[in-house]
Amino acid sequence: MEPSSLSGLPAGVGEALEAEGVAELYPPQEAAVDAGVVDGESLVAAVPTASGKTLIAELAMLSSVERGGKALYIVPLRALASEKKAEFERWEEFGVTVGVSTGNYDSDGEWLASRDIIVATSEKVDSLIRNGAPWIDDLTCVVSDEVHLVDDSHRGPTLEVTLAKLRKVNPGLQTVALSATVGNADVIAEWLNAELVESDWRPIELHTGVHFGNAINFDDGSQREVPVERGEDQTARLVADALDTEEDGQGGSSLVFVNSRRNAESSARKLGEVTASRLTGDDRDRLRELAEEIRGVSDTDTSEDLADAVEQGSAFHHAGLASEHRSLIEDAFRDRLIKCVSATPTLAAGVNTPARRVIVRDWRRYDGEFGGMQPLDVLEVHQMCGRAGRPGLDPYGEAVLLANSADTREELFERYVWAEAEPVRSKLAAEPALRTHVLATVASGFAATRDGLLSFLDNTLYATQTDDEGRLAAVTDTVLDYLEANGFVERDRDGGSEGLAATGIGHTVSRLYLDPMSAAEILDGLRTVADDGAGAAASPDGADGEFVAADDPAADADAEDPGFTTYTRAGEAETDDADGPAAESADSDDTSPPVTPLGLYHLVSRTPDTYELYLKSGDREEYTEVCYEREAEFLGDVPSEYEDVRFEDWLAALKTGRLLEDWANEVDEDRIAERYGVGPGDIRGKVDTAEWLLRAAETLARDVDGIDGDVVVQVREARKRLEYGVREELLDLAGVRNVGRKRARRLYEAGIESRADLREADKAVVLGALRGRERTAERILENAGREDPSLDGVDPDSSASAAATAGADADGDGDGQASLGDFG
DNA sequence: TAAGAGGGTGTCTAGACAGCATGTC
DNA sequence: CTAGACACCCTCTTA
Repeated sequence: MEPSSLSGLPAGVGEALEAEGVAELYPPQEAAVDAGVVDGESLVAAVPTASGKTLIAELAMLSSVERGGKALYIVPLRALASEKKAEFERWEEFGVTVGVSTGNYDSDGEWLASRDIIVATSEKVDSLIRNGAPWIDDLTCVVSDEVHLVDDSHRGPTLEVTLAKLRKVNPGLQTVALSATVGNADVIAEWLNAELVESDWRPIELHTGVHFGNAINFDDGSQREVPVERGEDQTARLVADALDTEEDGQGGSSLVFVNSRRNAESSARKLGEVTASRLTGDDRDRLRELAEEIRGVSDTDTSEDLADAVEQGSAFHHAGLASEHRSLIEDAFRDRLIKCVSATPTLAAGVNTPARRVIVRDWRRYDGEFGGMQPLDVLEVHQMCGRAGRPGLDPYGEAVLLANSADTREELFERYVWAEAEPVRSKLAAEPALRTHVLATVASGFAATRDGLLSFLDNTLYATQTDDEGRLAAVTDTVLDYLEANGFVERDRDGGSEGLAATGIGHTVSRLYLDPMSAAEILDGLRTVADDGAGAAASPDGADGEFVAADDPAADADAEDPGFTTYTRAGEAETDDADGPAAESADSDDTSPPVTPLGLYHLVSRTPDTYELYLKSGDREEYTEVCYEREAEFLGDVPSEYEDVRFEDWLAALKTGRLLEDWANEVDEDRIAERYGVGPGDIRGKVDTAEWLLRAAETLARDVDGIDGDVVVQVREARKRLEYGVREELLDLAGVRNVGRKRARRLYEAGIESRADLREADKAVVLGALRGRERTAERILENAGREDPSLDGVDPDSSASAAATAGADADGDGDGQASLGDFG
């Protein structure tokens, strides 16, 4: 079937596809067309990765738009949203407009309503429904990418409920679900009332095999000799083999999947020896440039190690990397510059990064709940293997599992090579999932009674596949009790069917996209403040005294570290607001409660919306001590060290809280990484999450009675300190565009303490503090609103520069070079 | 004498969505 | 209860 023979698409699209090289539709695509995908029919396409699933979706969306409709493409990851957007934008020349909406990126809210195709994550779609986005009921086509993720216990229920809601709002909605090959695609199709297209067909052949001893045995019975010398590394040998086998004039790249971050890093280091000896001079130059770019992203050990590996043509990839790191690696791997990537499963589910050869080194992974190593799911291994074979570059792809014995080889064949992927199972009937979705469903008007709620839930995959009718109802009732007890819903038991309504605060929680349990925890913590405040009024100096005393141990701990500069706090409890807590406590009987940033950071860190940091050996003692030293700062009850099982979790949250406090105290990123055993990606993730939760906390505190107005101010300040990563006194400066935590500190040390100072200060001092960077300084002066930002003929004041240099860690980022030059 | 081999012990373990308002060094 | 890689420390061996 030729694309140009398809009817129902915008004029020129078929021809454009042929110009792209799609002369003939792939068999699964043709099957999708036969099933009516361009005629508005719903469809489940369960086909392997890279076999043209996206085109099926495009055919559905474009034909829907051509009929005057509007399409939504749901992705599981933010990174995929931008990838898909870029892909779909090639249809803009045919008059089809594209927009994206994710948590960190929105192509303009107003505009979104006018877009023909919208790309968004499932959580974002859920949030848009909760907030009543007006265009939701204009949708005529929804595509759900990687729909097998409904199996995920954390995020699957969101996708499931979101699809159910979209279909309820819009009964005629064409639903196209793209899935990996799973055991029960037919059940998904039944749920969505859709046609099923199932196929193992791939445009590029995939050979899956197991390596043991001197050869890879493939599933088609063929064998490839890859002898491994005694003492030689099996993985290294296979990577070398792929690189030495030229196709298209170049050796093949490899993707190695391992089971931990540490393994990914050490594997990349080792494989660097293999790749380094096979680089051209040009490769070497470009890799050196890339390594520099990587070092520029963050000055942590992780970043440095990554850059070192990349210089050798090898890289690692895991969630501890900053997102900039990740995309640099992904792009360079796709451009064939990096020859080998050692990755945790991040890469198996993420953006498209195909390789000639995929090596699944570890097939077991630690599982905390189980308390030991568990074999990976068949589906997961298949997804990894599916990354083998680069369209247009490789004649075939190879996926190789590693065995260290003949027995293991047989086991791997049985378990993965021959095995069919597990069936997908809905995880909706679990309390955490229902807690948030029951509230949202009631709050956004999808159900007004218990019966209505249950009948709505009947439209989910869970209902389609369960044989235990009562379970969902039972968990729903438990959840309703919880929501009622916390004042999020009201129940009217008088009528025939129990009436349900969200309270004001329930609506707010739903719209903020908070887990109700997070909201309850936050409210509880903030309310304690009000209580304590009343108590503290009896001893007026109590609050302030505790605050100062509590701050000392932290300063001491930092001072022990020779490399770290402790900045003294100029004033206590001074805020930019005229009626700050200091002023308030002076003329009021209500002493302001001891709300500290640590207290707030700890509060949001112990909500279920924050992912826990792991307590390492020794951490228990360390944080138990912190717990006693800073007891006065914690909001809400402190569980007993000896009696309460929650104490462990509480300490883990304290560790996270301390990390956040360090960040807000301008501790360097590399220092934090070292102190908490995390990567730059983890730090940014934690800061980001806490920022989001504090913003929600601020809204909650404002919306609810009985929370002191001062608390709102404190929450906002704690949040802003996280956002900029600075101490209180730098908040004003860091708010100026182009001024981050480091520049703000340098300016402050040079005597420029505020935005106003920036407008009035001696330009020589400003320039000196910014290490003689004229263009940067001019931009900053302009952004601060200075009348005449020009720095023509101004010489940097070297004393300002000296002060600034002393105040910052040596970071070797070229800025240091500039200031050294200024002295000569 | 020092480097290195070999063995026992202890430690640690994947991932990443949401709001809101605009831009680090 | 179920694992495995690695760092670390100690001891013994060997050039």
